[in-house]
Amino acid sequence: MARPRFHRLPSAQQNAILDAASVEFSAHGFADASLNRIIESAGISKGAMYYYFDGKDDLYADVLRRVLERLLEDSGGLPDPVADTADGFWTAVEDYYVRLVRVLATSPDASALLRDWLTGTSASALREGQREAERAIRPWLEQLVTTGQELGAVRADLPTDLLLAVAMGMGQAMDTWMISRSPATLDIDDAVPALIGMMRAALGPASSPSS
Amino acid sequence: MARPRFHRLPSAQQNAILDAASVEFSAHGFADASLNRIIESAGISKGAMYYYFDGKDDLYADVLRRVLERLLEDSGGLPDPVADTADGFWTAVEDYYVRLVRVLATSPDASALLRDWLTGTSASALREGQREAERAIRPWLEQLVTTGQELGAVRADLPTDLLLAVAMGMGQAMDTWMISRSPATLDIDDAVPALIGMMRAALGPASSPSS
Amino acid sequence: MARPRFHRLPSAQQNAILDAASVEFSAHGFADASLNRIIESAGISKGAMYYYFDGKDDLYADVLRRVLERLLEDSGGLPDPVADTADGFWTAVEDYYVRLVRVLATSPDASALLRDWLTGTSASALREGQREAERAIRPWLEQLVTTGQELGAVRADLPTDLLLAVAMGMGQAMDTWMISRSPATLDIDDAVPALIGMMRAALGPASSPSS
Amino acid sequence: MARPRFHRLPSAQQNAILDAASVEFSAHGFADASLNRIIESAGISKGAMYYYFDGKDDLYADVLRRVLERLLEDSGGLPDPVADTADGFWTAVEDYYVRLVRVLATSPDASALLRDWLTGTSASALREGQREAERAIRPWLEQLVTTGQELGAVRADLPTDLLLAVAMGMGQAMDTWMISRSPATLDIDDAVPALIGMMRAALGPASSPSS
DNA sequence: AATGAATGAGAGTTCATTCAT
DNA sequence: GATGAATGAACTCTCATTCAT
Repeated sequence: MARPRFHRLPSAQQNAILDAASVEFSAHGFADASLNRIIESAGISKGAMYYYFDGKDDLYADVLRRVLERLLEDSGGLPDPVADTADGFWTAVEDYYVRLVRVLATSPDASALLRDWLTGTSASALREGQREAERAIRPWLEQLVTTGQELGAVRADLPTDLLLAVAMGMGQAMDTWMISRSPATLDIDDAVPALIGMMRAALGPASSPSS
Repeated sequence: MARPRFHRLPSAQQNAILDAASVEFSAHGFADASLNRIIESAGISKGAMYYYFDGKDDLYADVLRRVLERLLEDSGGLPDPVADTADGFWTAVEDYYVRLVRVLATSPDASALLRDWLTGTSASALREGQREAERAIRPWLEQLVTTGQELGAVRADLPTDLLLAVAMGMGQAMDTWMISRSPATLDIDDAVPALIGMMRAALGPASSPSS
Repeated sequence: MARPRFHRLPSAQQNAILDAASVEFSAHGFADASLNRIIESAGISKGAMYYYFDGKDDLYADVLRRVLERLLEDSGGLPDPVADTADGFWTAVEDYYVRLVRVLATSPDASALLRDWLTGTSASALREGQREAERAIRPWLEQLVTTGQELGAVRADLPTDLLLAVAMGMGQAMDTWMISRSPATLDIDDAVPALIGMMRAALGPASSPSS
Repeated sequence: MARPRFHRLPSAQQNAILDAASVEFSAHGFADASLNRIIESAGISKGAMYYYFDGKDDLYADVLRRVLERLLEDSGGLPDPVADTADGFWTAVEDYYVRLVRVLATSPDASALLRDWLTGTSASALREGQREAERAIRPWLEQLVTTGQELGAVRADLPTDLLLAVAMGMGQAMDTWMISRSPATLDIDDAVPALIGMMRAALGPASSPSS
């Protein structure tokens, strides 16, 4: 993580650096991002970068952390308690998801960064930063699934992490799909309920198969 | 795509080259793969590589194409016609998917390559190769979805490519999940039906929501 | 040499700095030692280091000086007068040497530092610090040789500094040899007399050649 | 060791590269030598250097090997058999040594390189190159000592490698001493017999101590 | 008296690509 | 048709030193 000195910088400069890094990482992914380009566009010296951060990994971890924090903050979070019925649960999730997607829609960089992180090219070096960020968001998601199971809104006959993986896969697929349609053929307000509907059908307790 | 001269090589040598490339790309991903290592382990000269292929991208595209072709071939394909009822459709898909997963399970390289392709680190250079490969498999998948829709097995109220994306997202999530459980807590024969069940619930025609 | 301000520091802090430097220099040699690591482990600021010392060379010189001083002190020095016969001279030298080796054996840092100094990688910058330290110990050694010559214990037909160089070369060779034998095949009490015997044979007045 | 391609270069260019490296390594020692300076003064590209050698270590090893080879060659070697009496042994050694010193005297670079090697700053990376070179010369030396012992010219009551170390220490001390006297106060023809005399006294079978 | 932020040159190394042969 | 020598820009990272405060 960024050295303490970094956080003592005027926040304008902190942002200049993290923004530059964010643009670079989201445009090229971790492996192909160039520190040289980052320092150039941030307007700092090479030495300064290493004075503030421990290296490329460290910078990446910080950029990622900021994106996740902003995302959780901007999307406003889920009500607490989430809901007290299965229907309420899915409504709350839909509500939240629509907000999240809206936020992501306004920030292509964040979307790209997030995708890079979620899919993880897994260059060994990268992992540390990933773990760091993963630690922040994983528990939140698991808690959500567990709550859903307790309310009978989520099937309990499959491992939690499989359900999570599937949900994230679906979410990511949809994110990608939405982002790639620049002229949206389906706008957020229609698409999100459709996706959440699919998630609910997939993750909800197995009903009698629709024949 | 590989220059015509390449295909005039004895196929043993073609394979030597593509195998070496396959190992390298699957081990390091596109961006971090090293052409130097590839030519070294393929036992060909630097010049030869550029004589046969247009560059890294081009080689990658060919490797990918071969993997996909083999995959489709080894997994035996779907019956034609796929089915004549909605239930039959899903049964056929499940059947096929189980075969596909089995094939992938025996070929970690192909799995890694496929994942690298599906998730696409999106280094600009890469895209071309991707499109190339995508052109090969996309129509096949679209045809499948369309057939499903005609049989009433797949919902028709959402764009085909969104359904496709979601299905692939789910599939990939599950693949990843299965691969990462080294001592499988759920074996293929149990997991695949569960996943297909979820897919069917998600992609099938919207029933009345299970309340 | 350290600026006067340095010596006005509480000696605990002086030692903290010199100890840290000592560890670093002995572990990596002059050239590869890192000032950054030194100030970090000494717990002082970058500025402070340059406030107290003129630079890396200057610090090295001081570290070296302290090591030499301690060494001379801890080993107790030679009797004064050293001896009044040739035999007595060599006995005194042997005595002293045995004590010196013992001290060095308990301080690997000092040994390493000393070796680095004696062998001198000779990076131009280093030389100054070396000269500095050399000035401290050289006269002492020269005096010893001269005394030996006066007593007829040391041959007088060769330049003093050649004799000195040879003696130091022999001594260093033996030090190195002893250090590198972790399970000593020859312990100090046996080895030192053997070495001093060789020195005496080499440096003593040329007898009729042993045939 | 240098890649085979290197040896396929015109030997003028091989020499240009090794000479440049030799100058740099002898002037700065291994650790402080700069590859950049070497390629600049050799007039080759950075890529070429890495095309011919595996890295800094590899280049160093080759430079060292060449120096040692030349040294052994130029100094003409020892007669075989060395001698058949103790006196003959020392005469042969003296003879050889005088030749060796003469060669070294005309090549300050080789001397510096040799000293750097013999004293070994021991940067872990360096070791490989060192071992390589050491393997070449060590056996030769050991053989010499053993022969000396068999002839009764060298004492047999101390470990071979200690005797070797001491002899090398003495030799190095003298080399250094001779090199540092630019206007020689003692010329080679006088100095070498004196040194060999000292070596003989030190390493020869312990006579009754000259009292 | 003392700080620590900031520098920028330089380090060794890898790379995909070109081109004369 | 095929080679492999050669390139040089780009990479991440470390360093001793300076200087405004």
